[in-house]
Amino acid sequence: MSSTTEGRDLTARANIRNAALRLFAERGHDAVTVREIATAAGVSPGLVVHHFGSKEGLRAAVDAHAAESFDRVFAELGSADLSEMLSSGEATPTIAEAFARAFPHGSPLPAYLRRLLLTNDPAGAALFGRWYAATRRLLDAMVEVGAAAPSEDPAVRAAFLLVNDLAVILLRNQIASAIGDDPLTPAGLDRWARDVTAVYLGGAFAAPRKEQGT
Amino acid sequence: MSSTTEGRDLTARANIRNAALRLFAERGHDAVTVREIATAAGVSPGLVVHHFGSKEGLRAAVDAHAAESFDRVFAELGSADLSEMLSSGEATPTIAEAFARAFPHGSPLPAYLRRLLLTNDPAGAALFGRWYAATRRLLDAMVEVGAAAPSEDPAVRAAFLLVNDLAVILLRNQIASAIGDDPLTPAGLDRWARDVTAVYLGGAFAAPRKEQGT
DNA sequence: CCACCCGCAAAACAAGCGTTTAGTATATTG
DNA sequence: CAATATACTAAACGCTTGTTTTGCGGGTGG
Repeated sequence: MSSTTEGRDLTARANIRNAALRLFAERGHDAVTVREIATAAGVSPGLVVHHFGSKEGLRAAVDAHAAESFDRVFAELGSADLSEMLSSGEATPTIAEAFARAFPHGSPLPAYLRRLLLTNDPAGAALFGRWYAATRRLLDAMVEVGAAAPSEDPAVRAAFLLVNDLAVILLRNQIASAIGDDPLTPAGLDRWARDVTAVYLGGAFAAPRKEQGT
Repeated sequence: MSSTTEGRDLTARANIRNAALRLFAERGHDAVTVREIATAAGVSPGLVVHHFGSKEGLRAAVDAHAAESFDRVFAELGSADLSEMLSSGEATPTIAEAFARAFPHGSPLPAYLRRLLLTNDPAGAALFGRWYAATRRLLDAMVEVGAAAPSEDPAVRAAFLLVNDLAVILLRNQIASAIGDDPLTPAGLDRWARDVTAVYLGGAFAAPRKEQGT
């Protein structure tokens, strides 16, 4: 039933894609062999090629699948969170927050996002571009309702807030061993968000009031 | 007494290491072949192994060389910049700023740092650990002299400021195409620092004072 | 019932990889 | 000056890689 030339995600195909996603995220595209993916998925190496044409085709399929998941998470932020945030007093609608909620624990997707953004391939650039546009829209809306202070350089302001958030995902492991909490777990996220909110509300440094020097 | 069993950086060895640094930074360790490195350095593939033992040995040498350069840059921040910063009114001693100055234009080192931090190998983790410790010390000192506001969670505060800075290096390309300026060039850096300073001094979001309809 | 296609495995393939070997100049040392 | 070590190349080796080929079982359509 429902088997045509372009097959849907039945079973084996999805298994291969998921195994590839996990391995790619853990060790990078180049370090993973087709044989490893096949073994992890419980199939033969030939079947990988049969379903995806080539290793590069598999990579593209994984990219598309991951980007879809990411955009779904990000779409929540742009749509519902603004009004909800304004009424609930939450001041920082962070991507990391949405990530931690959407990909609860052992998900390979945060690590895969890291690969996507740091290898400068088109997929990562496109993802960032969409997120940046959404961040600017969100920020403009917040300024309009008085939830955010207007900036002289809105482009930089939006980029700054976006990359700060992405940094939590990109440097998750290093942050975890530095502060002793994984910032993508609920507990670590809470701790992280508390301090970040304080900075975004009131700053972190003191303005040099006057010359006061030796 | 220049040539002993452990040779100094004469010519060919350094050439190979520099070529490897550039290629590794551009395309990743696994995607670069020994033959490519040898060709880029103008030597034979065998000489690479002769000087570094193996490709992994070359990688370790490049890592050490890069880490040394990075630490040299970072050491400037921890030592001289605090007093200078306090008297000059510069409020954000950013790593990105120091990077842009130390690695002027076409240097592969920013991109190599990206690879180091992305792949969770020990070299990147050690680098981050040292930088985090330095950031905490610097922040503590700033709080003591009143240049920074004390935080309830100094560990998170330091990590937040550090990763925000690293994000500029990690996501340099994406930022550049988003705001139209490479944040690691003097012009782009200036533009970036201006807005970041504003946030660090006064925040970016408004506290939800009260319900304030329409 | 037969032909066919699809999902799939086993085996083989050519290419490219890191590395080894063998050998040649060029210095350095006793 | 012989002896030795060093910087280096050219060629080859073995292994792993992504991919192709071949073939088999089981549904499905005519």
